[in-house]
Amino acid sequence: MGISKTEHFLENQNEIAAIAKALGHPARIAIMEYLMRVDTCICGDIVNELPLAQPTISQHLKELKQAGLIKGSIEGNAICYCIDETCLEKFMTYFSAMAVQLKSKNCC
Amino acid sequence: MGISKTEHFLENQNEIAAIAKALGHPARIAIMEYLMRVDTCICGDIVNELPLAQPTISQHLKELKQAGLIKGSIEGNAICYCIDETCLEKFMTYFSAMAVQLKSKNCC
DNA sequence: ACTATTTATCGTAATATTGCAATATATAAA
DNA sequence: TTTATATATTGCAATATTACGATAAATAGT
Repeated sequence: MGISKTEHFLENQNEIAAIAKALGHPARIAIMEYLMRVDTCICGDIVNELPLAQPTISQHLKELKQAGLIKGSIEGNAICYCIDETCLEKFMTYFSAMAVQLKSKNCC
Repeated sequence: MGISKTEHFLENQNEIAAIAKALGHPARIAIMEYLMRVDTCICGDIVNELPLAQPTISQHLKELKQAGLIKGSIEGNAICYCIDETCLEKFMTYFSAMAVQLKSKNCC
């Protein structure tokens, strides 16, 4: 019915899925990569970097922010976005642990 | 317009996003965790584990398979699904590298 | 106060996702 | 060959996502 039955899954599963979902779009991956690349996180020129309209970028930023992957702070009349290390690390650690556990198995 | 403008992004960005997208649903995270937990990967009882109908599970498995995260082999009249290490490792490595690079930055 | 700049929000069209009942397919067992 | 079991596919309804033009809001500079 188009609704994810989130209530049937563990909180942790929902959390990881939400982060993965936020990362599940090339524009948002490109935004993350851009935020990595630039030294200062003074942004808005993301719009100039990516082939998408300003409202679309704004929407993607909103989704990344909601997932906890980035945080934004007001810097004059611009907004400074940057990656939230804690969230990224949590995400990475989850799959890193999964990959390690997988080593001790041998099937297929 | 509902279409991701994948042609405007780098191949690697599209690839990582596709894997993240496949992982962007709690049911699919739950399936991955289940495949981790069970020793043998003889599956189908995933349907018994998760609160979703058989066609729904089948669809989720299809998406994970298309993303390259799992592979299935016929085992009698059942099908044996298991995690594709290579894909998971690739995904994990991408974000691990991002997290490491992030350490050398300090903003916000 | 006025204007420019930057970012967010609203509204909307096109498309995708989620979930499942019904049904098909394919192998195993009898 | 018939029947049971396991999985996939089809079709469809409900909802979500993606993208963007138009417009709002908020701050900076004049």
